[in-house]
Order: sequence, then structure tokens, then C-alpha cells
Amino acid sequence: MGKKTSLKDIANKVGVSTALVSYVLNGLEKEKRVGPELALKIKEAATALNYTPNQIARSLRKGTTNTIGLILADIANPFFGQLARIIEDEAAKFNYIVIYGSSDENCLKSASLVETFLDRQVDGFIIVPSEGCREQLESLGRKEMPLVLIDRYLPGLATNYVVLDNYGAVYDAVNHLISMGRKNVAMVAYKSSLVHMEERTRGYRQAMAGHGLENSISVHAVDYYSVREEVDQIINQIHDDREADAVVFATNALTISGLYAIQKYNIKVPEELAVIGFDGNEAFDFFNPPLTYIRQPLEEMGREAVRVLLDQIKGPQKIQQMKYKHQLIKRSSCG
Amino acid sequence: MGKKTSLKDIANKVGVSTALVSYVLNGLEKEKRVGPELALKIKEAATALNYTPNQIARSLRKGTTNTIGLILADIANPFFGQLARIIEDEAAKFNYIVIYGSSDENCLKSASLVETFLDRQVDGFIIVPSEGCREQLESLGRKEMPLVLIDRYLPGLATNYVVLDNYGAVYDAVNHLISMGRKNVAMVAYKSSLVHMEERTRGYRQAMAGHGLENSISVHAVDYYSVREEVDQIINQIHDDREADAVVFATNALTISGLYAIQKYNIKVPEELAVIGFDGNEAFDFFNPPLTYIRQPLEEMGREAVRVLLDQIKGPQKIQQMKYKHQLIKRSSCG
DNA sequence: CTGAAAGCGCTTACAG
DNA sequence: CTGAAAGCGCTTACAG
Repeated sequence: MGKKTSLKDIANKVGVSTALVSYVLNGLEKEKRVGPELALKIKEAATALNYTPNQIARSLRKGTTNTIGLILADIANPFFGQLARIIEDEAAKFNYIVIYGSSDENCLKSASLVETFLDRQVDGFIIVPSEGCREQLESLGRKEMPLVLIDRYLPGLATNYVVLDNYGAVYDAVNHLISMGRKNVAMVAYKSSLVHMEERTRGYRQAMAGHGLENSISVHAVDYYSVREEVDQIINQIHDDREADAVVFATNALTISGLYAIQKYNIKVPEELAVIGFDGNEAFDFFNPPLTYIRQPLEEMGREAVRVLLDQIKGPQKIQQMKYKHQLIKRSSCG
Repeated sequence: MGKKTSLKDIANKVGVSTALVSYVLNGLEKEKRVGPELALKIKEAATALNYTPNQIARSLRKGTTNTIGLILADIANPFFGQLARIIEDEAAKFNYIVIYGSSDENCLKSASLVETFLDRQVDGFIIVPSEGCREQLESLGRKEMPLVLIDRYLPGLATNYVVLDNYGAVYDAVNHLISMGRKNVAMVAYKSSLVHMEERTRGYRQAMAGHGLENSISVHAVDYYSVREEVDQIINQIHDDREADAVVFATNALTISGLYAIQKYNIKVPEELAVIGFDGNEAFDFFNPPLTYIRQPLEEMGREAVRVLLDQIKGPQKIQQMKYKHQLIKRSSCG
């Protein structure tokens, strides 16, 4: 591999100690009062030898790697892919790099990723928490490892997070449906005790109750590992039984599955069924008619997560918990 | 941060040297003939102290980081997101981790990512090369840095790659269009000298020529940084001038932009215009009618890329260059 | 102004 | 069977 040149090579060439070289190359020449001619010679030698520092060695010595560990549900899901991109760009501005891992909403996988990243000495974590991983996050807290949760948080867990006001988002969406004359609004969500899911269904229930529609409340909860089939079933049944005249989906993936089913059973939107989806997606634009959906300010949220994390890395900080407002993108799927 | 426990802590506790501990924990107790009782004591101490090795220290010492540098155009693009996921999973099987970076098809950004990753001592690279970055890749070759290109390659560059048979894919697609009775097939591609683009347009030209349709050949090349607007223009013009009765798009992103334009101008598919897209995408399924498209065996390609890379990391290997066959997913957008 | 030396946490060739 | 020691490539407290 031709051996990269090291500090020592430069030191030898110029005839000084590695300490001097390190100082100069790190811009400490003034502070350490290195002679300007010497400094110049060192810099010249560095470029001549094409020197570039070994970050592993530096990390070992400094005890810091300038690396963020990012754990999300699935990088192949465009929602998380976009998030990863935003985080990548923001981190790069501060000379941080990110290593990622997909948990598939599985707590064990998530734990193993945390372990791996810890061994790699990441400076902090940005995590989309899976169900049941409270202990895992608490342990990170005990280690005083900088951490910010994103997309979801655990109630009562004293840590930083950046999330959507999920309650408000769905509340707003359901109100919109009702204002368009729908009475039997159904909701399709995940079987999950994670707050973001509970908040979304709570927003739904409240909105329904607010209009005296308690009796029409109907939350269909599906399993993460068989979304496609279960949602297919649910939509089929809703349609056959004329059980609902509107449906709101609690996540992007659920929406997509729902659209496949609606297409399959040839359900007329919005005539037979009004529909509201979650998070933007190109597919929503091509569905006929274009879907009304709840939009998260992903860009801001991703950037904020990095900002908060770097804050925490800098030093013990106050806990920061941020809730962002959604935007309801109204199109023609609600009548 | 409560200090992670180190080899030395274990050594002290048990009263042996760190060497012994290292041997035992790395399963070399047999080879180094460590006494079985001692080995047990060491292992017990390790679990008692909750020991977990510092990979940075190990990396510095071993000169290897078990890290793959992945450079792709944009992780937010689902095509690359899926690829990243496949690579992540395959790498994890062999205890490798991946750090990623998005180049935006920009050679300078790509070069800077290569630099960063090199300083981080990655063991090898998987790169989706940008236009004009030959020198950058050659320099990696000179350093004997393990490298495999994916999605595209540079002709004449002696390195490993895993790509689609792009020529064959488009050739097949255009033939299908012609077999459905279309005569004026247009192609929308990127302005790019990268082979994968050239191969795709070559496949188009050959198929047209093969049916005596040389005079109808029309390749529209758009700029990566203004895809949406340019494609909009092109589609509008094709439609207004009745210039073509079919169009094939050269990438996923181009297809999406094309669909937006087709929708905007209310063009009837396939009556007025038959359409073939590139790479699967949920949006293709909801477009009306569902799109016929060229499918890449992404899963196999991603896995193969990792396999080849790890081969190269293991030791100097023969160069491996693989071309995969596409699959034409036929639906109703071609008549 | 400049440099020798210690040390980050490991692995491994070497010696006994 | 076991361990002392060197060394990976840096940074930094310390001494002069």
C-alpha cells in the first residue's frame, strides 16, 4: 500500500521533533511560538511528502472520533434516506462523519448496533428508537453518551429529541376530513406502544370525539412485519362493509401499502373513500387522485438533531426537546 | 463518561500481563497454550468488568479498520438508499461497518469524500463514480487501495466493477416498444460521458437502427442539475410536435421527472405516448397506467460488490468485472 | 522558541 | 506455559 507518510517522516526530513510538526500542522505555531522560517519549512515538507493525518491515531490519542452513530429503521425507506442525507450534510459542515445502521424496528438489532458503534468510539448517537429499547437508551444515558432521538421519543426518558407534534398533525388531518363531510373516518396504524404512534391515534380519537363521532372511532393496528398483507385485508374489509368513508394512515409505509390495496380493489378515491397519507412521497403525486398528506419539516428536523447533538458533545448541556409543526398538504383525495 | 474498562484493567485485576488477556479474549488460548484455569479467570473478569474492546486502538495497531467507504450519488435517492441497505447488511455479516457520503455526481465532492475516508483508514471503497473522476480512481489504484465501482465503470480503468448490461437493457426495451408498433421512439438521458449513459443510448440507437428507424433516432440529453425543468420542456415539446409516440428514460430520476411532465400536460399513456422507465419505484406502480420498466438485480449486485471488495481486501486478487442482466417488467404503459 | 517523553489501548514478535 | 517490551501515529503536559 506504499505506506502513508507520517509525522515522523516530516520530522526526519526537516530535522525536528514530531511535536513541532504537530504544532505547526495544527496551526499552533503562534501559540507555541515556533519560528516562522521553521514553520514554513515544515509546511513545505508536509505538502512535498503529501502528508495527511491518520485520523485513527489522532482519535486514539484525543479520545474523540468526530463520528456520529446513526441508527434508523431502514435506510432503504426514502423517509429515512432523506433524513440520513440531511444529517450527513449537516455533520460534514462540522467535520463529522456518520456511520449508519438499520434496526428494522427490532430492539435487539438496535442494541447490537449501539454496541458496535460504542466500540468504534462514536462521539454521539442519533437514534430512531425501536419499541422496547428503553433500557438500551438509559444505559447510554448512564454512560453520559451524547444522544438525540429523532422521529420518536420515550416519554419520561430524560434525553434530547426532535420530533413532530404528532398529536396535532393527525388531529388536524382528521378535522379536515370531517370538514369535508366525512363521518366514518378510520385510522390505520402500527401495533406499537411507541409514543409517536400513540400520539397519532390520540389525535385521531380526539378529533373524532370533538365532533361527537366517538361511535365511529376505529383504529386498525397492523404488525410491522406483515404490513402489506394486513393492510390489504383491512382496506378490503373497510370497502366491502362500507365501514368507513375516509381513512388516515399513520406512516409513510402504511400509506403506500394502503394505496396498493386501494388500487387492487379498485376503490374510487375520494368518492368511496377519502384518504390522507403521512410524509411526502413521489408515489403520492402519481396516485389518482394526488394524495392529501401530512408533511414533516424533515430538513429542519434533521439539521436540528445534528445541532443539538454537537451541542451535547461540546459539553454537558441542558436537555433539549423539540416538537415541530406539520403541514397539511391538501390535494384532491379528500373530496 | 465513566471510562470504559480496558485490557489493562482486566490484567490488573487478574494479575497477569495485558498480552495474556489479549490472547485469551481473541481466542488464541490454545495456540498460545494458556492454562485453562487462567483463561477462565480472565474471561470471567472480562465479563465482570463489562469489557468490550476499543476498536480504534485495535485499528491503529492492526492497520485495518473493518470499515468500508461507500460513495454514491445521493443516499436520499431510493435507488441508492436500497443499495446502501444491501451493502450494509452484507458487510455486517463479515463484521464490517460502512461510512457513506453523497457526491451529487460532483467530482470534487467525490474527491473530498475519498480524502476524508482515506484519512479515516477505511479498508476499501465501493464507489458510484462521478463524471470526470478518472484520475481520482487511478490514484486509489496506485495506492493499491481495494476498490469496486458499482452502477458504472470507467472503460480502460483496470479495476473491479459490478454493473448492469446497460446496452442490452435498453436494446431490449426499445425492441419491445417497436414490437408494440411504435416507430418514433425518443430517449431521454443525462448529458454525461460516463459509460453507463453511453451504453444506454447505444442500446437505443442500435435497436432503432436494427429496424431501419435511423431517421427517428432522437436522444434528448439533460443536465443533472436542472433535470426537472429540462425534462418538462422536452416532454412538452415531444407532445406538441407529435415528435414521438414512445419514450424511454435512462434513469430512475429521469423517469420520475418525465412522469411529472406527462401528468402535467395530460398526455395519454400509452395512446399518445408509450413509456418505459428505469429501475423500480413505487411511483411507477401508481402511475396510470402502471409503468413498464427496466429492473436491475440490485440485491445481487450489492452483495456481489461487497463480496468482491472483501476478496480484494484479503489480498491482491485478480480484477473482477461483472455485468448483470436486466429484467424488463412489462405492464401497460407500452400499449 | 524547541524537544524529549509519556501515553491513548491495543497486538504480536520475541525471549524465557 | 507466561510476560516484558515495542510499536501503531498521533497530541500534549512538561521541562529547559
